[in-house]
Amino acid sequence: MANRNGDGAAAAPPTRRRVGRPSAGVLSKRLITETCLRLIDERGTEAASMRAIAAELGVRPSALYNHVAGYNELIAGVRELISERIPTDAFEREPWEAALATWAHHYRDVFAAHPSLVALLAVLPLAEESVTTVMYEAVIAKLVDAGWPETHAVTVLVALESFVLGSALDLSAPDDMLDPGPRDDVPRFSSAYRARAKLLAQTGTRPADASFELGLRALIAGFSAELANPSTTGR
Amino acid sequence: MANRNGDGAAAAPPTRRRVGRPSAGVLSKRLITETCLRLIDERGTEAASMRAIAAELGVRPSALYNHVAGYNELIAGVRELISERIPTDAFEREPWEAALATWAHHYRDVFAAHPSLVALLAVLPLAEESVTTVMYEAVIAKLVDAGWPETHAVTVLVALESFVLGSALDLSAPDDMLDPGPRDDVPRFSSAYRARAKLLAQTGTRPADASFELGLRALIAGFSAELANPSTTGR
DNA sequence: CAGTAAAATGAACGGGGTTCTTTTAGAACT
DNA sequence: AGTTCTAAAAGAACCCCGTTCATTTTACTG
Repeated sequence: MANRNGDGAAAAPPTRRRVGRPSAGVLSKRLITETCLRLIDERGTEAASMRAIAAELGVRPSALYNHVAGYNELIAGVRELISERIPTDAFEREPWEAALATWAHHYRDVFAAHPSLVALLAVLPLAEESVTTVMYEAVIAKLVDAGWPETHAVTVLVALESFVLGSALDLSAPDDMLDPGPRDDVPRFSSAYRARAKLLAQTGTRPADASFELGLRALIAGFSAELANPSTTGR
Repeated sequence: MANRNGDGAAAAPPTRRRVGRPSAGVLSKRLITETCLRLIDERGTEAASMRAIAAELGVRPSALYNHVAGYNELIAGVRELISERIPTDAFEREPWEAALATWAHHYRDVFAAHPSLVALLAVLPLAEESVTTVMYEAVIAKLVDAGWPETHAVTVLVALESFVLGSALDLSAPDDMLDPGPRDDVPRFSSAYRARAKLLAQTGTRPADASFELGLRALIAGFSAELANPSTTGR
């Protein structure tokens, strides 16, 4: 699915192509974007440079610019590619709290499948005409129908998305990122760190997963309380 | 405060230095790190390259490597620099929910002061002996004393931190990142987006701030409920 | 005073994104 | 059919980056 050109000539054909326009179409925006995502998955972000993508496609770097405006646009394309895989049909079946949770899970799972991509995407602005916006449409419609004021729905969405992205970022960090190691100056933290590590090892849960589950549950419970009683505390 | 060398000769001295060790100390790890942070703040992440920092200090790039192991270590130093500015004294005075909220605010404010730095930091693993770990110590001690099981305290911490970092990331994006513009295919989202923009314009609030406040309130309310009744829903 | 370590310069390496020119192939129009 | 225009490739070059290495000068130390 990743490599969709018929003859499978994508991986460095032995004979160098002559200069000039080739008889058969060699590149396309779609092919370039998919190759980029594949390289990111297989070898990490740093291996998905313009030059590397070109080499993978048996082409010179400058040829890519006939189909893609530049690296940023390419990454934006990759975002579109994976955004399409976030299902939103839960909003048509479940109550808003459950649907929001389901959506957040899918959202994060998609990013979790490409951990090294998160940092790249987090920084780039959304492209116009983005499918992401279509995804938002489903979320907002459900929230407003559930009673959220129109003025607040997008705020809820962004807050949840911030948590999802932050959690996804957490995924791209090594599992032992927080490990204090042997230090005497942080005894409570060391103890708690080890206690958690032990518990998670027993249940076979990844640390990042545990935090995501807990945070998501808390966040949505909090949203629910907020909707029921809007003027809880003015900050 | 950013530029602390006495004579102020940091900014490109007119005369080029001779080769060989200079009589008076020119560089230090501290000076390099502070210059890096200043350049990031003044001109953005991309303007804080090794070469740019060297130029700013009137020095050749290779000279930096006598004081800093490399770019990653430099950025880690910058993290230490700004992490020191996150106060944790709230944990000694306020109840855990309020202290957590205060801490999260400070945490995010510090990052908000250096938006373009967030993406850089989010990706790097924590250095050993980090002051960040000392900060965690205060958080964990408070949570455990408040009744959180030792096995769950770090999970709570990471969940909250994910939200803070995600929100900080949101800050480095343009305010109108989500603006759908004139499209007919996402009417509910467009309408809600405009309703929110209007409300925020009236109160003079930044979009990212509104989402952070709402999310933080919800998250901590959810934590509180979770602590009071741990077995709410097993996912 | 000799010897060593530290801290700068200067040159170079390999990689990155991007642009510009040249060459060829196909499409469209007369 | 011949001409013209355009798309899509190669190839060369430009300027950025982090980093390493040899060299030179100075400071420190026994």
